[in-house]
Amino acid sequence: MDKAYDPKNIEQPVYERWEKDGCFAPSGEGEPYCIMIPPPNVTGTLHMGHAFQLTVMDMLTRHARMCGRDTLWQPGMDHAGIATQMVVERQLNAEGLDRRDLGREAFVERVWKWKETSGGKICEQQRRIGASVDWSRTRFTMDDGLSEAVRKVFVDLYDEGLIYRGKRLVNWDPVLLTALSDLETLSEEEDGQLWHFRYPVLDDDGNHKEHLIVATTRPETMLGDTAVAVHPDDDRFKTLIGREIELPLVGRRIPIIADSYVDPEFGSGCVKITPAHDHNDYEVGQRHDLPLINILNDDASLNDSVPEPYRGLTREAARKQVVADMERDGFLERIDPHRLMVPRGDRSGAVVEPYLTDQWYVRIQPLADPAIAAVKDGRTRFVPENWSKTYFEWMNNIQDWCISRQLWWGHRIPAWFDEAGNVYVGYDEADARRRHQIGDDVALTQDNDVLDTWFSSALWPFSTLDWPEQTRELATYYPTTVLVTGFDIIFFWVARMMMMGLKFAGDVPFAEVYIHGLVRDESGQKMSKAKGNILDPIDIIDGIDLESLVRKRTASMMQPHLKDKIEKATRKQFPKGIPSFGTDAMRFTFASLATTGRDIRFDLGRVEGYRNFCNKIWNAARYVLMNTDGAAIRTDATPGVAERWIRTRFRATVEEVQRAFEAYRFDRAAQAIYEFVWHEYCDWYLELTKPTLRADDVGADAARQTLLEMLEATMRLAHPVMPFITDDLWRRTRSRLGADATGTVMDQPFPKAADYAEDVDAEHDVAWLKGVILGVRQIRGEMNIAPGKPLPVLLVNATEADRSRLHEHGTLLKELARLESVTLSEMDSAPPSATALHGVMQILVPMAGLIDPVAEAARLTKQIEKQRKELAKTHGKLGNDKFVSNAPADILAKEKARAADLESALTRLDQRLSAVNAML
RNA sequence: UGUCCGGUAGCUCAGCUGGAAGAGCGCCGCUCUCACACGGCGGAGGUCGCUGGUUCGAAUCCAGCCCGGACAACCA
Repeated sequence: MDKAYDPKNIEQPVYERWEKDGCFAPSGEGEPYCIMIPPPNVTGTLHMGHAFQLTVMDMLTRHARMCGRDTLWQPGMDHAGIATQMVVERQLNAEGLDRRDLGREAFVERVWKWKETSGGKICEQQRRIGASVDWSRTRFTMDDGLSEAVRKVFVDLYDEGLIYRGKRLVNWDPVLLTALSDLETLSEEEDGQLWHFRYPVLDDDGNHKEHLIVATTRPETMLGDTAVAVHPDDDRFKTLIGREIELPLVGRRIPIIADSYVDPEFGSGCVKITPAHDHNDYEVGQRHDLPLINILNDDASLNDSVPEPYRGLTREAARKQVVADMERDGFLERIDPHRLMVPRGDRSGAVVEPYLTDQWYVRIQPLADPAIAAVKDGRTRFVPENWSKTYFEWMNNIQDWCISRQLWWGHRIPAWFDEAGNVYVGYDEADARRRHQIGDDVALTQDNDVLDTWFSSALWPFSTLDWPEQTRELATYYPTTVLVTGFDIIFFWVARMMMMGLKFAGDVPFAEVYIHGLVRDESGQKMSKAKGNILDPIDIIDGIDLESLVRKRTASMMQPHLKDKIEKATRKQFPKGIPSFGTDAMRFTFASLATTGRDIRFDLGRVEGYRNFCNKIWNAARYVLMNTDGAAIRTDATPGVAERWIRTRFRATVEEVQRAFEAYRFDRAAQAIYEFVWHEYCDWYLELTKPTLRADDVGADAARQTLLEMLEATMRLAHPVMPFITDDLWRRTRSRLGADATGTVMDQPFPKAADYAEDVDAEHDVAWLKGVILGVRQIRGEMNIAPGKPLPVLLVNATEADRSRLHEHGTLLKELARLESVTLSEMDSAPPSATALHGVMQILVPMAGLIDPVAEAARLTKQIEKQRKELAKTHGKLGNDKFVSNAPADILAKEKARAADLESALTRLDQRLSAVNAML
């Protein structure tokens, strides 16, 4: 065995063996347990968020599997319509091509090719992270089966009237030339201006002496104004209601209307109404039956419904021109600086236009109601629970879902048009003809649009289980056990799976939803390519040199000017690159960071700490294996106090870890494992076995047996978190126990607390040992006595229990505390000494040239101070009549005992101090 | 503006069904001792955001406020 832990040597071979041996497939026995992977986009490679999420799912999956559940972790990927199309389009652009050059069919073929490479990379990454998914069931949202499910859902919803086609204002991305759903636009506050225009009011005789002031953030839209609105109760404008305005630059006559949407307090109290280019104005337009004048082309340039001089201008150019012309004609009142929310497409970053087009919609309310009810009555439970509020908040205000996208990559909408523009929906063209009795003589063309990616994602929990086919898998694993996902897609995905699952699979898609936070960098920044702070999980596992890291972070930047800054920051933060930490260390870090908070800051320092933890385990195993080499293991040897102690500690640890898993508290599970392995098994138990093994008597057999047993069980306990190192060490240990070691720890049973006896006596005995040893160490440490120097120790004022424990465990005590001798003594006969207290017993280390009395006096004084403060607090409580009369008896007794302990300790410390002082 | 989350040691975070302030990392000493220097031993470091209230007792419960964040919505 290597002296140091090196993950490179163990991780990949272990995974290959698992996969080859088919360890990831469901056992087919036991209570079903199923997790659907949130299918990653095939756009590129996995980031830290994916790695975190995969770790969480894998921990749950491995734990469930070891607990005997029939466990399926369903893998797959998402075609990610817009995102993937953009990636491939960018590749084409780099070759000087445009997707239109290729044509739809060739382009889609090219995307499929990209999907193969990208998808392959993603699977490879998932393997490196240790994901125990059932690869044989891998699905892709555009597989034949899943596409069939999509068509069936579309047709069924259409037949029920829950899908309709409508002309409405949509969020239009003028760069990608497609409609977006509300969720796909992100609004951010930006600096802009508020232009105040004078609109002339027409007299009865057609003149205009009066005018109104309207304010707008989008001057160019005035070319599409069809009214000006005021508040009905606004006395300033009451007389103007019903009169007309002559729209400058256009000459159109538009009415002044009254609508309570107008806020009289804001701006001038008059609002220009452009129903075709603003969502609020659209509503006003509907109420007042105003005409809709669309003034834009697809790419947001101005179309022919505006006066000639503006035609063909981009919206930005048109804005400048309109403002200039208004000023020229004396219609510009003033321009104020103004901060406003600007909606941008989440993929393109382009300012989104409210744009009047024909799109397909899902009527959502009838689907939302059951989905709300399911969470309300607990059929689906959010963890942490408060996320259900976020869910309700959105579901209660949900709008119809625009599902058509003007893209080439995705599920083409199963609808056909005849030449008159009538629409026919069906599974395919033949089906559409059959359903609507359309003869072959009528030409039909399929709708060019594809469906929103999230339409197919919404079916994922049952479409991957072969729905609409009623398979055994569907019956067994649906509803799934838990969904693990980020809060950022509760609306995009969770809510829609709920709606579709209830509608089509007849039940909720999952019993629980575990919502985790976002992985941020060490300073709390969101990780993004533009910020240059992304970390590739593989680089944490394998390590990466500085130059490669810089190259990786600055390659194919969308904004090249950030390159220098990113390079500098990277060189500063990782002067030596990133060392190899291994998967287990990374996973342990994720586990320990998985608290209930909203986002998690990823700190490489912690990965290093947990890599060290792996090394600790490795070396503990080395110790165990070295000491059990060739030894016959006797299972009947009588265990010593240390053996009984470590088993009872293990029992408590198993309880804690099990509880933590059940509550999705991976941080607690990780902490319990860390604490047990390092601070109990290694720090104390291993040390306690050393004298026993040296003595090589009967006790040594029990020690060897227990060392192995505990190591073996600990590997099972830690396996869900650290699958690789535990598998490797488990097999080495298992063979020592004389059992079959050809298997893997992953199909072994998870430890059960009940298998390990609770042993209060052992706990007390070892607590005594630790207490005395710690006392000696403290004197050693603070008096700067070499750790290896054997010390004589006197025990004064020992109780019966102290004496019997000394008799029983004196050898262990001497060895671990490195004592030359331990002697019971009376205070009177004790030489000048340094002192530590353990209960009422005093531990004395004679000074005799070793210890400086001045230093010891200072040390004692400090301790006395500390204890005095504590005692004052306790006396305060006990002196309070209300406390004494109201506090429960056990608390009161505890407080009294505490006061007594402190008092006696102080007395002793004072005695020692005066003894030391007498020497000065 | 609303909803939600957070404010505990230098940093990252546990603890929050109320009864003596915790971990990891970092820091300061000592130490390469026969599993491990990716180690061992010892130590320093906190008016638990602020103000009130409930209580014998509050980091923990309640109210208000301040600060930070996320998400919704929005006034042209």
